[in-house]
Amino acid sequence: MGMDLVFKALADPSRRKLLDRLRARNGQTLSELGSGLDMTRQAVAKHLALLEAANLIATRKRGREKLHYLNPVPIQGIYERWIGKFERNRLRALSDLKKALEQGDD
Amino acid sequence: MGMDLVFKALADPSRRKLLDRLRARNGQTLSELGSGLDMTRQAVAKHLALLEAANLIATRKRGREKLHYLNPVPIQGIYERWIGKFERNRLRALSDLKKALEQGDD
DNA sequence: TTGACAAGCAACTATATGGTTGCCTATTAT
DNA sequence: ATAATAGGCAACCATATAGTTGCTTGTCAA
Repeated sequence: MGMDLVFKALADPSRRKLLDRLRARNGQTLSELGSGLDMTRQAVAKHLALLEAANLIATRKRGREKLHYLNPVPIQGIYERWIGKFERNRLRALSDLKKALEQGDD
Repeated sequence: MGMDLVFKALADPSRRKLLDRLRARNGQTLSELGSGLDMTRQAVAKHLALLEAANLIATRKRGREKLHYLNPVPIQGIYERWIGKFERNRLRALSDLKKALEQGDD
């Protein structure tokens, strides 16, 4: 049930982009996160609310600003759900190789 | 773009359950996967089609049956996107601890 | 060879979801 | 004080999506 919120939250590309931005720089405000994103501030606020409900981000108020922080724990949960302890080394090796060859897609 | 399909596919609880079933026993047919799932066979077929499009499962035809196999590679991709190399040990330790204390939810 | 079983295809419906506009509240700075 | 800035709330719209029913195709066994 908590996990359902996590997956729903990750299903949207705009929300994933917001997470990426937070990963690049933690503790940004709503306006900062939304700047340049071809979407109204209200839309961004909704996305951040979902991410917060899913526990993928934590927030803290500072004056009139609201700061947002990435929480990686739920992602870890996804990983462990379908990837067995003994597959992990093999998959990591594969992934490292792929990254070395290509050079980042998505 | 390929990753978008993966996240969309994982967003639905029925599809996650199908993945869980495949993780429990690999190589099941459509009917086997759907049995007991309070949903028509056609609905299951649609879900499996999405999972296959997302490359989360691979399929093989055997006579009139279609066998389904779990592919964990895209899950690995999610993990590595938001969890830095140096956070991994810490998060795994946390997760192991949590599992030891609680005993599996969701 | 004909019936039963496994799966595929297509149209339709209801609801969930992403995004918008418009307005209100709270904090900071002049 | 008051204007500007940062954010919150609510109603509304369009589309995406999960699920259904109904029918067709392909394969196996008696």
